[in-house]
Amino acid sequence: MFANIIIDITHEKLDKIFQYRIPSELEGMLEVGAEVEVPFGRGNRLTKGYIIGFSETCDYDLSKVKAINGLAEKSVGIEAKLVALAAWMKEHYGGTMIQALKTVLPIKRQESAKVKRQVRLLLSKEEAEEKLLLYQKKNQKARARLLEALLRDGTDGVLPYELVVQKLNITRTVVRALEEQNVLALESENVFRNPLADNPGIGADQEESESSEKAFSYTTAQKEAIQTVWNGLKAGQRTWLIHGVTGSGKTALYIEWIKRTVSEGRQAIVLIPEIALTYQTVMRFYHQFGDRVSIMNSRLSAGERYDQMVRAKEGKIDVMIGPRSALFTPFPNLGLIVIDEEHETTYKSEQVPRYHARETAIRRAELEDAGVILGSATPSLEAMYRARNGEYGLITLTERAKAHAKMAQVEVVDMRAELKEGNHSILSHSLYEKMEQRLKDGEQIMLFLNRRGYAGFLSCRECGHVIKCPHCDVSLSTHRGGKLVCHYCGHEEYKPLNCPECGSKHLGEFKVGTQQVEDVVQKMFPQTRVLRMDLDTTRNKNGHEEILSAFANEEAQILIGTQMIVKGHDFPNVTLVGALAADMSLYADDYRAGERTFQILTQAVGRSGRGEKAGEAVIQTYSPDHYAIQTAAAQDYEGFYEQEMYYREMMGYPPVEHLLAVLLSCEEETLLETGADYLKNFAKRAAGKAPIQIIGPASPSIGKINDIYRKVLYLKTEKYDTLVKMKNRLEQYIEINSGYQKIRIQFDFDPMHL
DNA sequence: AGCACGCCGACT
DNA sequence: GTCGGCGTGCTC
Repeated sequence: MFANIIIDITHEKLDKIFQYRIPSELEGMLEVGAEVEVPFGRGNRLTKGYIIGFSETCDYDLSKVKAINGLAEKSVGIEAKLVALAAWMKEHYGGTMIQALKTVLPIKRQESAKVKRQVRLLLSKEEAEEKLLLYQKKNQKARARLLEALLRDGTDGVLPYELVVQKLNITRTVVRALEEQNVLALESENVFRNPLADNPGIGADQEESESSEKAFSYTTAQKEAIQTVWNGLKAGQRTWLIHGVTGSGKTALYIEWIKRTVSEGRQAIVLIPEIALTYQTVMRFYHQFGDRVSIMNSRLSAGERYDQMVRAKEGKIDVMIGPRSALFTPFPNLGLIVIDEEHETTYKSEQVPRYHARETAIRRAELEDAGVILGSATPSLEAMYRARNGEYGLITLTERAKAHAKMAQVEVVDMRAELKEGNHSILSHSLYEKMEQRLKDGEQIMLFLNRRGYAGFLSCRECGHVIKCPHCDVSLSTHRGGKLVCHYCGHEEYKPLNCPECGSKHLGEFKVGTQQVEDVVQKMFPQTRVLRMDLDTTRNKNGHEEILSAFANEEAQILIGTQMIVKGHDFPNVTLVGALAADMSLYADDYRAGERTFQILTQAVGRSGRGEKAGEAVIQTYSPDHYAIQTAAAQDYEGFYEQEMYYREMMGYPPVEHLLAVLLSCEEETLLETGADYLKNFAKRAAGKAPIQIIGPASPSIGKINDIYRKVLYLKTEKYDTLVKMKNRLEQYIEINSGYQKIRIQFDFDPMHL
């Protein structure tokens, strides 16, 4: 038996697996994640490493393989748990152990070292000059060069390490030698910055928010929820889903549970979808936990992020707030993981391992005996399905915490009827009239253009019919050359000239951008100030905040934008929300299209009437009868869930069954095609009598990227475990077969989009 | 990263 | 010849 051991992944050259013999006295005592001591390098110095797996055979020259020295003293550290988590992720999401470890362990990247490390001269000027002369006399060129530079160019005798190594051509050996002579010191600047405390905006609104938090008292429903969940966690119900309408005060509940967790001496992680858009939420945590809370966000440099991880490990913080990657914060005694807006797609990683934060959080919680709380106003089908199966505890909050806030009145406008009446505009009559009225009353309006999942489907402008695949119940995508293609099964057909439903010639791709909407609105209401928020206008770093705060300050009456305007941020004076092209996301070639449409429309509608005044919303659509639109208009999650689950059951899509996408990519098209076919045949054989459906190979939505061709196979079955086993068998097959050396293969469980 | 190895110039 | 500084390359 041999153990695969990782020594240190923080340096590229050690970033690989080393194999060691397991001595007989340790046999049976080792497990994945265990920290061991091994002889390493020419001097066989004892080094610590982690076991990431075992193998019967050794891929390395047997005579050079050494034996493990022994178990490290305290091998119950947080790293061991994270390594075990990485092993689980590799098993369940595919990829290599190294890839899994890199996503899980806090890695000191070169950047962080560069920024922080510096060389400091420890001698006085006179002493240094004396030493310099001595070095010159002894012809110790490197030392002289370094000392001279420190005297001449250093600020107070300090130079960045990076500059010393690169520009002065000094090696570590030299620096170390001078360090031993007490001429200089190599120091890493240990100034940990709290990104929150550095924010200048914080002082201003602290007082106000604090008092509002104090004035806050829980409703009966909230008090009940707090107790039920807390008792449940204690009794061993590890995972809870909190389904609470917008404004039901979920954040206040999270804070309460975290307070209790912290008071028991344990720490908590809060995952949020996008930090920039939930600034208000972050501030509430800051006011509650002060310096003991820290945020991770994508704008922090790698070094700053590493510092946050170190601080967490040393027990200097209790709460970490951040995106998906914050899930791996190395807290010594993790007690609770909160995932806010649990349904968001950003919780699924786009890189290998393609892990989902929800499942991975639950696994981590199992390893550390912690709790998991999932919160959403529109829970994902997966989460609700499991809650109803009794796998998760479920709390439903139906009332808003602030008494005066009421749900908006929603009108669904049939754009086909508008067209028949001769209105070719982007805005319906009804929406136009309502806008006119709201502007007169000095209230604010948001126009939301639904562009999510826009993949170029073909629809009839007259009857709203969308061209779909005859086998898959998803829309066909338009490809260059006039073909319509199904990305699920590979079905192809030519673009019809007339609508197969009503015979109309007005068949077209729906294309509207925020720019066009802005032009139209500005023309209709020339006196009104209009703001637009999309990728173009937010390109500079504070684009988001600038536009949102301008709108909050009522510098403009109308805000036009894509999905980014409907998340987070409360605007009390907004009393009208218009959702344009609401069904745009409905016909994306994706089984989650209905779910996304419902979620985004519910959110959009929820933006209206957040303050004292009652709100309204208008949903413009070519498919007014679709259940996702109907139920979103009625703010009826239950109704949506029932119908969507019916569809998923019919089609055998997740969460009812499980789907594994195997994405193959290769520069040579023919090789890719044969490779995909062979893999499919192997999968068929491997499946044997097991009820596994194998679909494809099909072209994914993007068939070629940078001249690399892509194909995808889907495996579908009810039992998740069988799918994991299949993935392992495919991985083995690929590894053994030399034909797959040029083909890159990725696995994706229950993919977010196809 | 850390360590041994080996090259090279300097000096008893 | 030998000693110490300094760069190079390897680590199961």
